[in-house]
Amino acid sequence: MNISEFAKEAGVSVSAVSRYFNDGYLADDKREKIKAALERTGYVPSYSARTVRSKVTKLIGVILPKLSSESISRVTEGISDVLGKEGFELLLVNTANDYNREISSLELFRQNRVDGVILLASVFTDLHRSLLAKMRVPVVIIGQQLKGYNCVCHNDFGAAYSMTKLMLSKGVKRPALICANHDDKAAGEDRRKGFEKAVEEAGLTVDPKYCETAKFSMESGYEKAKRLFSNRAKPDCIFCATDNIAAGAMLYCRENGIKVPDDVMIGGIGDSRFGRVLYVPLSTVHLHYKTAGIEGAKMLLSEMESRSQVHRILQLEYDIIERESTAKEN
Amino acid sequence: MNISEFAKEAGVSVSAVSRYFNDGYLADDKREKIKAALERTGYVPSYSARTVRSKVTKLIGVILPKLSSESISRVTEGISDVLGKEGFELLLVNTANDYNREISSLELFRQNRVDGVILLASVFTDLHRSLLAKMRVPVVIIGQQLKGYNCVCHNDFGAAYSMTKLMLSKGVKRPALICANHDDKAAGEDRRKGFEKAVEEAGLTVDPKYCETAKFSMESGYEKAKRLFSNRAKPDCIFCATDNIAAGAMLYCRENGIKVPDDVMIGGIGDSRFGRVLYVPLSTVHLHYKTAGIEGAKMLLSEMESRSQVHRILQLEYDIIERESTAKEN
DNA sequence: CTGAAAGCGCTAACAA
DNA sequence: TTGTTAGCGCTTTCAG
Repeated sequence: MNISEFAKEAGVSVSAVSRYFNDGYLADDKREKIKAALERTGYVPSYSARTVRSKVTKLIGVILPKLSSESISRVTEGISDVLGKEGFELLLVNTANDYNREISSLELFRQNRVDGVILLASVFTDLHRSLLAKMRVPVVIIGQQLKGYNCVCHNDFGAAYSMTKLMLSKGVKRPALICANHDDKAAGEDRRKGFEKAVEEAGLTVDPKYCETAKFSMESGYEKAKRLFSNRAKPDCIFCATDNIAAGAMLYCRENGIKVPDDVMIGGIGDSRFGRVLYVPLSTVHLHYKTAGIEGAKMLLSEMESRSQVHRILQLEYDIIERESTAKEN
Repeated sequence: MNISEFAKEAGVSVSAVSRYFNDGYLADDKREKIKAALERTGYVPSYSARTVRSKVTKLIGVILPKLSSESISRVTEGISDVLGKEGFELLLVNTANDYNREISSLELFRQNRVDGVILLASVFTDLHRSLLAKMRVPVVIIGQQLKGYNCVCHNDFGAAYSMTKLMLSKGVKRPALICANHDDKAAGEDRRKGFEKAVEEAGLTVDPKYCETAKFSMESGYEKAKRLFSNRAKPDCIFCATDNIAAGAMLYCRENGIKVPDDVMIGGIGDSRFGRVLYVPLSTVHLHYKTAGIEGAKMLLSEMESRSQVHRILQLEYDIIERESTAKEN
């Protein structure tokens, strides 16, 4: 059933029906008639036909590198909360860390399919930049900084610096690092730099043998911890770029009789829900993931309302959460 | 720029352009011309205009009760994998366990906005049923069984039964239960029944004082464990409906000097990633969440291809994963 | 406040 | 294979 059939059925004009669903310059009796006919017929206006004319999709494209990640899903939850309240739906693309899918979804979102885009990317290439430049709708980037775009990000450097410093302040002498791929500016490079700064300030140096690069998984953390402990002089402190990596490292320690924190301290980043109930409760840094989603969504909303040329960067701070894994005092 | 302006620019007819993007009854020289003009102008056809005519949205509506849940995001990942390969995008609605949002999103999906719907519900009411009956596109339900619909579900009863039986086989005498809300047929009722059956078979009975109902969170598990241990006779075995609940219960035990598994065994369901690295590694039951997503998506695809009147129920089996939290032998 | 009618940008049927 | 043209179902002028 289309609008004119329905209008006939309701005994009103087509425009009356259209007005019923939109602004509402409409007499009450017609409104009643339409409401009644709606119940009778179950008519629902076609979304896409509406969009062709009005250019409004009420859809926001969200591009994520992964779905089953605690941090990412918290961000998404924040986005969904804010946008849902404003009547927007999310068109979600899970790129599964596949570069091509990231590119193709940006292409997709150029087809007038969405009113705005939120991008949770890990890596930016020239192709990313050129596609982003071609976007016709507002874009907000969450979790990374990209010059010329609205961004909500975390203080990854500071978080890593503080966590490392916390451990060093307890007198450890051989700090080790399990970082993330440095193509990832935020979780990779910035966190590594934060670690290095703290180590340097403590008057120590880091042998490359004590630096490993892991994937974002427990398994990878486990493997890299194993490599670290294959050095002659064992590390007495490991800073891990994420809690998942830290959990893997801790598992390795447990299985090999290495005591945390007595033999080695372990610190992570992300404040995963499981940190508290780990084998040894994990010291970590809370990053405001959900808030990032909320703020990113708000930023997008305001950008869609009035497209300004001024780009804003919102950096969210962090909270150190100290638990037993770094508490040598006990 | 619209199709006719673009056609002019490219020096071909409108239909040539349309054919370029669709079937492809097209001479090579025109194809070249169009490709060149595409690079020059950056023209992208309008998605909604296409949809008005063709009725194909290439969009699947996915309704979830929550985003930041490990099990749900694994299901979603499976869905996204399969559907992404077939060129479908996901229109995601996070209902945040809000009944009204579940209803309104079903309404939303009636507006010819999607080609199919995947529903991860926890509870079904009459309103659900009546709305589902009105859907004009195929629907697949994941995680629950609903008569008259295509479903992919888990053997929740069996999983709970086996986990409980495993613990009882070690000689415990006072089993306790922390279950989920029984409005949730699968995770609530079925798992509770599985527990009860196993207890009964062991010749034991369960005092209501040893049965608590928790929310799907660690915090709630912690609280309910506290209540269980306020009984005079302490339980020596707790079956928890989910790993999150189990983790909370374990945290309570740790903080109160109750030894797992010596004083009390704890078993969960879900095979969360953190189970292995818990304070005491958690015995759990692996449910094939990702597979459920994959199979559900496939079911939907085949239903969209040829709408059959025969509804299918696919029940996925489970794997017991025994770890220290139930291993009294040591 | 209302209805008729002219599009929105595209696809598909049709005749060539 | 092609180009022309009539819609798809709706919104939005515009003249009442």
